[in-house]
Amino acid sequence: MSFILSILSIRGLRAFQELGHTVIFLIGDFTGLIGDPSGKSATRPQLTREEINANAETYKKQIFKLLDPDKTEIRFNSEWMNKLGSDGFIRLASHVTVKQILERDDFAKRISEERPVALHELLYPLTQAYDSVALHADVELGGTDQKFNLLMGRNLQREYGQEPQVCIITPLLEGTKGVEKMSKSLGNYIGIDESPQDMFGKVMSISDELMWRYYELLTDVGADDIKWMHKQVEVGMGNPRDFKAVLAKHIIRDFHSQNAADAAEDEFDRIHRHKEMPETIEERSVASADWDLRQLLVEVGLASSKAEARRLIEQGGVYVDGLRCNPKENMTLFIRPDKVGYDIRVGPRRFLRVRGI
RNA sequence: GCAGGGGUGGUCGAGCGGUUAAUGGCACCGGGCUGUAAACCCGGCGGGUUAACACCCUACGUAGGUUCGAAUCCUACCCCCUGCACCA
Repeated sequence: MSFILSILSIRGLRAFQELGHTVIFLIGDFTGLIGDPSGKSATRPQLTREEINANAETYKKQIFKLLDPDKTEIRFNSEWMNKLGSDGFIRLASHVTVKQILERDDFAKRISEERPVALHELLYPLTQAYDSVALHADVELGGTDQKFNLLMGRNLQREYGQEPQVCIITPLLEGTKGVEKMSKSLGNYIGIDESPQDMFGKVMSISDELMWRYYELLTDVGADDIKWMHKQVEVGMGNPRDFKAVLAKHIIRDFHSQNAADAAEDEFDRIHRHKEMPETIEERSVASADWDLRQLLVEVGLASSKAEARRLIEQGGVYVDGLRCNPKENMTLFIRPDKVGYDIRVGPRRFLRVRGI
């Protein structure tokens, strides 16, 4: 997980670190083990210890692009949840009333709509709240979708005689499509571990309107500067495209480097402004033979079936060595080991160089 | 266990004996216009054979059945949802 969605919180954590604080990055392995109740599709598979550890490694790799490892502590909530035991858990549950839990809007809503709410879903906020107790948290950061859980943490801390934590609630970042919140399952996210090229492309494809929000939430650009740029675009003095490119570079610089950001922009311009092939192109070896183009597209994974390959070609979305393939012509590519390779492009942004072996 | 409702393509959701590979929305893909924006326009969106007209398979929870013909009717089974009961 750990998509750009959570980078708002991570950026928040970083701000604390810059002020000299140590932060705890909590991995909800226990809660993950039970399965996230929201969006009740199939029951989530139970993760093994190894899988959890592997995930943790991924998390680390990602968050440390922004956070200072020396000022970060990584904890797992199974650490205290497992110790609790069922009696402890029930005792924990006694600190909260049903009414309090039903305060949560989505529960209330589902009940009033007579849709099912499983018992464990009601317990979920409780387990999360207990994390705050176990950690004696001073401050907790989370998105607005976590608001209820964060506040529950305060209640529970009070019950346990602790000073209630401060909750810093970050807005949800809209996904690249603009409407839904960003999440992997909705397929509209930008991954922290993505390549500079992909990041650049994805940022460039967000809507103009959304760009200001990204500026606000994902960069250190000041509010006044953002307002100024906004104004420029409004009065027609600036091309929104250019501001968006700057935005993309800001973001890439954070996760990669200035050089990577510049390179990503060059690459982008090459492909989309000048319609050239990318600097580096993925290669794929296939048997030397006289290939039917459709068959080849399937073979190298550019199309999932010959029928789809045929459609792509018919619609003019396939280019070989820069030339659009005409469906009426012979579709044979002569793949030979000695040739440099065919550069195949499908749609605006999928490239592949095919070589014979 | 009882009663009611339901299982259709990536998804939502029509169809309820024949012109249905299955209306429509969404998502997605390709093209056009651009700034890989928005909006808009065009096309596509199960698989295979074919240069192509065309043809052939496989699909509406599963298995059978009735029909010249079934996603549509019948039977059994499985699964999901809601309520009730049982259990505490």
